[in-house]
Amino acid sequence: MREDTRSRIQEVALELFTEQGYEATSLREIAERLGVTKAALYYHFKTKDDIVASFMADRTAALSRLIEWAREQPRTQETRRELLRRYGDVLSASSHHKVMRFLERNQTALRQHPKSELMREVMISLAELLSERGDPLQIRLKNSMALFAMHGVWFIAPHEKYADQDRAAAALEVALELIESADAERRATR
Amino acid sequence: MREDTRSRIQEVALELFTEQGYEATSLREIAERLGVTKAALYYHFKTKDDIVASFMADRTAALSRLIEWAREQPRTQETRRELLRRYGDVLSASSHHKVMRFLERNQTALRQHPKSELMREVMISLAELLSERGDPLQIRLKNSMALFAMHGVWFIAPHEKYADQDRAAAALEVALELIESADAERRATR
DNA sequence: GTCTATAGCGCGATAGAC
DNA sequence: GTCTATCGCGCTATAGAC
Repeated sequence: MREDTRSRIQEVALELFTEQGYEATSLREIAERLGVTKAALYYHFKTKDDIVASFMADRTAALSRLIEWAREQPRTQETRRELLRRYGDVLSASSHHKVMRFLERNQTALRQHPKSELMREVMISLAELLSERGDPLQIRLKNSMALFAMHGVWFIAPHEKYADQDRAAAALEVALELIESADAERRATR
Repeated sequence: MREDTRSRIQEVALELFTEQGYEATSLREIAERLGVTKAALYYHFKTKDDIVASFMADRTAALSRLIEWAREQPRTQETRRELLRRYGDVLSASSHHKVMRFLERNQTALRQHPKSELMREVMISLAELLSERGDPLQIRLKNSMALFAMHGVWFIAPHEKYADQDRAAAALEVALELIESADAERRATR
């Protein structure tokens, strides 16, 4: 009745990669934790990078869909609010925030990784969708902090202390307040 | 008239560690970039970790002094404002923000590193000094985002686009606004 | 689908000459 | 203070038996 080996490899790998680092975690460690040998992992995944790619694929797909949606909307403040709400939904579903944490803590190690580069581009696109062309640094910073707060809320405080639902709610409120403040500043200096 | 080798090693190492990652950067690469051999590095630094420790030492010292100062002050909103201003001064001096960027991008690789652990503790102390005991998650998140914005402003947008001075100023304004909003929320729900 | 065994490599680090 | 040469290790990845 237990999960198949492939899912268990992904699960253990994501946890160890996040806690110890991607490069610092060897396939031997993952295999030992699962009670199998390294060679068994190679039956399920072609390379170490391939394990990473496997749990990044649907996350980048979900975000690409979100960006596509946003690009079809008018560039209004209400669209930006809705973008944050929808990003929050993506984060809560599928433990996306765990993948974000893994990425956040392994930025340089995954620098060359295609799926990781894609995720980076996608996050930059999201940040750009929150800002308008002429926005000065201060407004851009507020918008970037709004986006970061959405997953950053999972990086603060011990993991047991707050429920995922409470984190998501708090982050959304803080993020919405930040883009509201950014918009007020934008309208004041126009 | 050029700098001594030791400083040049630190400079190149910090740059490569930040751009490519700590584990992904070999001593051979650093040596090649400087036009020397690996063995020459070992004359100046005992180990690879030792290079990291060398450019972290005075940064943690500066922050420890800042924390010491804050602990002697009354826990008022004005103290929190001044704490952010002084943190901004630390960041601008000595290119501290470059070290923060290096740390931010190599969190897991340096997980076991004593100096890196110290820095982590110090940042947690700073975050705690911005909050009060009973503060709920949402207020804590605002305060954490305020602290993060202070160095996070160097992580957004291309490196040439904004002057260090402009970044520091924008970050301080955003950070102060965040802790003000946090304090207002605190007073409203008390 | 998992095993044993091992190839092949680049790494951090050291010894000792100059 | 920098060099050449090398050691020993653990890693990713593969070959081939079961």
